[in-house]
Amino acid sequence: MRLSQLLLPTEREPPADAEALSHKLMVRAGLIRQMGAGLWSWLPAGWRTHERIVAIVRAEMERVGAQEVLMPVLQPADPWRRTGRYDSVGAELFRLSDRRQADLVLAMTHEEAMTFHVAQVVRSYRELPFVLYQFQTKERDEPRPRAGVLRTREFVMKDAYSFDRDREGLERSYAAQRDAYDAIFDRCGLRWYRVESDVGMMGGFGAHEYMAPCPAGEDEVALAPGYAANVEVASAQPRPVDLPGPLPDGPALVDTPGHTTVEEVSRALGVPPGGLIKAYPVVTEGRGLVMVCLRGDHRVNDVKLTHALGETFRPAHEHEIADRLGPPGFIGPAGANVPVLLDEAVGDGGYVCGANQPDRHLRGVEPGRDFPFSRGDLRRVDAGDTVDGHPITIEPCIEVGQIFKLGTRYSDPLGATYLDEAGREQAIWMGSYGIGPARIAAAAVEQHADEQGIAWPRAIAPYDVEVIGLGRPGSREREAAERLYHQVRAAGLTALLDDRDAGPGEKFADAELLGCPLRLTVGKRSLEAGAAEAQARRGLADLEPVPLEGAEEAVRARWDALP
RNA sequence: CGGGGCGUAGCGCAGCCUGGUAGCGCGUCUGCUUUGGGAGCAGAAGGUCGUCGGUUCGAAUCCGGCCGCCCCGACCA
Repeated sequence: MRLSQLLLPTEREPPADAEALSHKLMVRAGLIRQMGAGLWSWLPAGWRTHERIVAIVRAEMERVGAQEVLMPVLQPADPWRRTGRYDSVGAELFRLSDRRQADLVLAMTHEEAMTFHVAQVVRSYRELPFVLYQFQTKERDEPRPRAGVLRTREFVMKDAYSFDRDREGLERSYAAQRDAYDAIFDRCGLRWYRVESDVGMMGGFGAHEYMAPCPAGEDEVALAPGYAANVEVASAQPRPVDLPGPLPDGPALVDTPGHTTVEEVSRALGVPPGGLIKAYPVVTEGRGLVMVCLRGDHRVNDVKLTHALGETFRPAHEHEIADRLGPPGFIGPAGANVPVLLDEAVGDGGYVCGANQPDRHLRGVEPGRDFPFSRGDLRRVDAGDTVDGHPITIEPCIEVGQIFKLGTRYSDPLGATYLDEAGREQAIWMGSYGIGPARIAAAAVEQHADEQGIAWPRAIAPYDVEVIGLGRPGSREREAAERLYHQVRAAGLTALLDDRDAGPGEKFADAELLGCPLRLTVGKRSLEAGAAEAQARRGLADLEPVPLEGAEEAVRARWDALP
């Protein structure tokens, strides 16, 4: 492609409202443009990157035998009603009606559509297993789109669905997809982690997320050697805390006038925050008021607490606390007439907790002796906690893919069944597997950029090589660059020729912004040496020059040696 | 949903407080010069000041409604 012909609107300055690096650079480099909140258009160079990612994903799907299909985004509401998601998903699902007032939805994912068809088509165990996949637009009315294409209301997703006769089959399909996903993210040149994750609204009984670490990430991942988990579900050994023993004669009242926070009580009594038990009263539909208790230096993890309770919860209102327990700020488990759910990190010893009376706490409180409780893993892990003796770190990450073991969550309500050898009707076991190519592109930019611009991984750059001809149009340098451009393509690489009538500074700056992995420059200097200068975009490292005679082999060699 | 901010030329911004000819830089167009790090000179085009209403002799500027966009949090397959 000739740059003079390419619609590549580069900008010297980032959009005023851009915050994330990938947002700034992808707009500046002319890859994407915004049309509305969370609504983005891909311009030619950006779309090339998107489609290169798609090609990698497609190749790995085909390799594991998945079959490509395409299903509508606009769908009847009925299957969504049957799975219960029409009501459970909430405002994130776009709902609309047609001219006959029939209810429709814009699909945010395609479990309903895929299962609907499989339920109609599959009759026998002989037809199983198989995997279907598509690249299709998803529509989600996100409460807060942000950061360019990192979180949008409309985006293309590769979504795959496996259909097996039983749990063992699902495990095999899941493992195959997991291996394919590992290969995809490696091939795309990302740094990534596969982490344990929550199943969220998808239902099912097991899931992993693929996380690409970068500063603009919205998720947090807890990492230790051999361990990686979304902070939502991560568990680790807490940092130990020095505790006095429990008081032998039972808890003792201490005055703590006006001290309602962990920090104030800790300072006033000379006890480390971890020596306190902090109470977090919540209300659930099933069991009413529950007092959730953690070590004073720990925080509640809402996802883990929801799992421990087995139902959703809300924080108790102040008046509920005052009516049932005591003055907010001074409540505690000892003597409280509500069930106590105690975090596992609260070990043996004598703790300080609220006394359920104004301006008083209790010292020397021992769980079990001084209050009954049930246990749960409720806390959010902190950096410095340990897994197998290794301290964890917490890194922000972009979620670039997620795989779920769905089981029969969708096949049951939609009637996706088969007849087994004995003629018995059985539910099909499903898995679902999603990847966002746009997020892969944004994550790659986040991970591989510098002051100058983007430094694409080799596999997903808009073009492999950018050829720059210096000098005036019609000069010998330009003619040599033109010949080199053809040789690069003859070498099997994609190439962009900067044939614009522009100064060298502008050409170099734009090349560095766009970030093609290899740059070849023909100027007066290099022409005299019969060669083109070669530079790797990563680190702007100078490489062996490429001789203009028989350039193909040398270009290929430089390319293969790139990181 | 709570909090904060912003809408003036393609991009980045000033002007608003204190009402009176709509500006700057970059970019764009034409011509000449220049061609190894975002060039120089000369000329030119380009704006319903988000929108609707109010106040006023007069509104980008003051007041009100609405719309849009961004950030933080909540939320989120």
